[in-house]
Amino acid sequence: MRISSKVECGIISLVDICIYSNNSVVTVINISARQNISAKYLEQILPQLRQADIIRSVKGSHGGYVLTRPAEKITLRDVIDALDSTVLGECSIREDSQIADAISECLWSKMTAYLQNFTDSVTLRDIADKLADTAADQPMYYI
Amino acid sequence: MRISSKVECGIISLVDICIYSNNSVVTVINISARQNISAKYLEQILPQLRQADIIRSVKGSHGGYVLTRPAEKITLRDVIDALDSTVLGECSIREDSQIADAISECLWSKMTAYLQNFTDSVTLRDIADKLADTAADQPMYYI
DNA sequence: TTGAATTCCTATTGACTTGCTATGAAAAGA
DNA sequence: TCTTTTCATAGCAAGTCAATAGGAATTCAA
Repeated sequence: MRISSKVECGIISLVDICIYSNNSVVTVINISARQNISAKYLEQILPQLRQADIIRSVKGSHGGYVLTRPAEKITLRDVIDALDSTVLGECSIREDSQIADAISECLWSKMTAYLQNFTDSVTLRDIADKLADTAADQPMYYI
Repeated sequence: MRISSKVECGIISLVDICIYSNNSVVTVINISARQNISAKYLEQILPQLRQADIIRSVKGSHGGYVLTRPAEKITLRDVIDALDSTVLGECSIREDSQIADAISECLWSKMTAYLQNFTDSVTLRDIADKLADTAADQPMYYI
């Protein structure tokens, strides 16, 4: 039970775009170089974030990506929903006993709601701000 | 991001043992028949629960399993820890950028703690009680 | 109009995980 | 000694995941 690397790379990319887009777009190649993530892998992740309307793309030369809205309006849940098809809670393949049913109803559904409450509350802004704090000791980040 | 079927089968088995052990042990074969889970699969899960000191086994003829302690002292987290090696939070394979580090510190660790708070709070008793409620309409469960 | 830079799309691969089965040993009561 | 049970380990087929590959489409610029 863990967060996929796809989701993690997605969040890293979004934070990177958030930090480095100064009135312009950010390219896959730049994200790749800064974050040590394969460009080809990013080329698979970023279009999904675009389809979920989290980022907007500009094609062609001098193209790239920008956020579609302020970072405080992008939640962790938005990213997980965009990149991870397997939702927690829809785990009950096993519908063949009373106990399984009861567990599915009273446990997994509650756990899902509980987790979503968390992922709804965390925004990209929170993560970027936290990063700015920790980067205080390790300078030259915002340059 | 989902609960594994192994964990789900583990919980089902524990609830089954909780309900059907009347001063005696419950066998794999009985659980298998009642819950529609392959006996061989259970033979893989139950020993793990025993190693985690959640159940106690009696070998040989007339053997089987019983809980080691009252159901209200067995938590969902106990079961997950016993059966699922991949803990949420230790997802950050990607330790090669400042952003990844920051996310690992401020996000996944917090999410793990948040989830553990939930899994610590749910006991086997809660699940069994809930089951008794829903079984009120569908009688003959405790017979 | 050509070329370079970039996103976009679809397939594919290799490794790992998962869910489950198989085989047989060990233990213990009858 | 025989039956019933747990215990241990190995194996396997299918699926998932992380990542790669190749090329098409789009846009800007010279």
